[in-house]
Amino acid sequence: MPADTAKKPSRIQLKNRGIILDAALDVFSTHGFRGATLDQIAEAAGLSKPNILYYFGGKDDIHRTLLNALLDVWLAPLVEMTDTDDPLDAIMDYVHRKLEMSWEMPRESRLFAGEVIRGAPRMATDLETGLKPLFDEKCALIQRWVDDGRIAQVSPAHLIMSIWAVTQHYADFEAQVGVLVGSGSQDDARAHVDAMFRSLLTP
Amino acid sequence: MPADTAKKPSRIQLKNRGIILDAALDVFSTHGFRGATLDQIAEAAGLSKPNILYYFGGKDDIHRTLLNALLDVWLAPLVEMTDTDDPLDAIMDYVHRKLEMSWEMPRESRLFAGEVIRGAPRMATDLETGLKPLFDEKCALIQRWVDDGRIAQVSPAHLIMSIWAVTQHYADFEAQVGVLVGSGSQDDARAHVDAMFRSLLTP
DNA sequence: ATTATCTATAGATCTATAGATAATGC
DNA sequence: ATTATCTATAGATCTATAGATAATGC
Repeated sequence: MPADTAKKPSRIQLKNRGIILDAALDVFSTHGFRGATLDQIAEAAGLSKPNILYYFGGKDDIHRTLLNALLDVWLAPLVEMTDTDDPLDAIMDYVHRKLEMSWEMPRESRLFAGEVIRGAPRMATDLETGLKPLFDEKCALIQRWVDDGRIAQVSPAHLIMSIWAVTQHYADFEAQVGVLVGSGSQDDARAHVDAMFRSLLTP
Repeated sequence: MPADTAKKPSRIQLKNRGIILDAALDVFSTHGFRGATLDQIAEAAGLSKPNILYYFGGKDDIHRTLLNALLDVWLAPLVEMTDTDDPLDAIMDYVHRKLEMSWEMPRESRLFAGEVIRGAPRMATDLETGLKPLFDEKCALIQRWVDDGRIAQVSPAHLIMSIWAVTQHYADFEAQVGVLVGSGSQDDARAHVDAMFRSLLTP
């Protein structure tokens, strides 16, 4: 047998896996794992159902692959919030980035939101090993800023919670925001969110 | 035929319908409409599956009944936020009530959250006819407080959005909050949320 | 008599596989 | 030769109903 059994994926392999994952993001983010069907994913991808299963091991495999691939993207802005001369600016940058992500990547936001609402049954490990260390590190960073008197007294953990809550709300609850506030008010939303965290954090 | 065909429901009718609705709240709030099965509801209610369908017209009927019955309860705190001598207090009261509801009624919160994330397919009418008028009325009330200079300049609509976002986050994303912050920090959460909206609204 | 409950099962929907055929790459 | 795709269908899961039986209320 040959030394390396791993084969390089063909161009079509890479392309179709990407098409399927994008279709799956559509379907899983609006219907959740159990509510989604392979038929819907196949339809959205423009491929036959058995062909979907040629590229992935099954419904579960598609979902798992999707979550893993997106988690890094999703957490990138938090990773990039590092120590700086101007902590308030660093946090406000993070807030604005998260807000933009809600408008640019609402499907990703809803995919994770749906999972967590259901109790995160297939993300428990990722939360513990991936998110928790990052979260604790950033909490410690914010705590140092507080201790140095460079931002107002806040609970770092709850601050991050409320940044997530407020910014992701515009993606996750878009159907409600659209009906109540109208979807054309992104500038108002930006101004409001900015004022809220700025007033909280200014010493 | 008799004048009134309507029959008064028996004691068992009322009781079992209540048991089924409570079981359905458990199941629908954690799995969503499509993810939930009659088997799970029957199991949770301690009744046989056909017996569930003796009391309700079907899965859809149970879900619809549940949403209708809970919407009033869910919106009660907002209804009770009325004009007063101390607008800041009125809003902060509302904030605290919503926060308590997240800990007292997390299932209800997740039920609605799941629906809205999915695009509110079976709540579109309720949003337009039930929630929208109430929301607009309260926005107008808050706007008057702003115009009179009794609270700081804020966008009423986005203020309400962020109150919902922050308070309901503790119920909807409990799985994540539990892992990252720990579930025993209700006092910290209360203090944080209070500080956030108080600093935003104080003129 | 009416209300409440059960067993058995029909019919629909879904995931996944079997097996054949077409397209592509050395 | 290997990769990619399809039709057909097996097997599991789900909603809902049929039809029989037990419990309750005049």
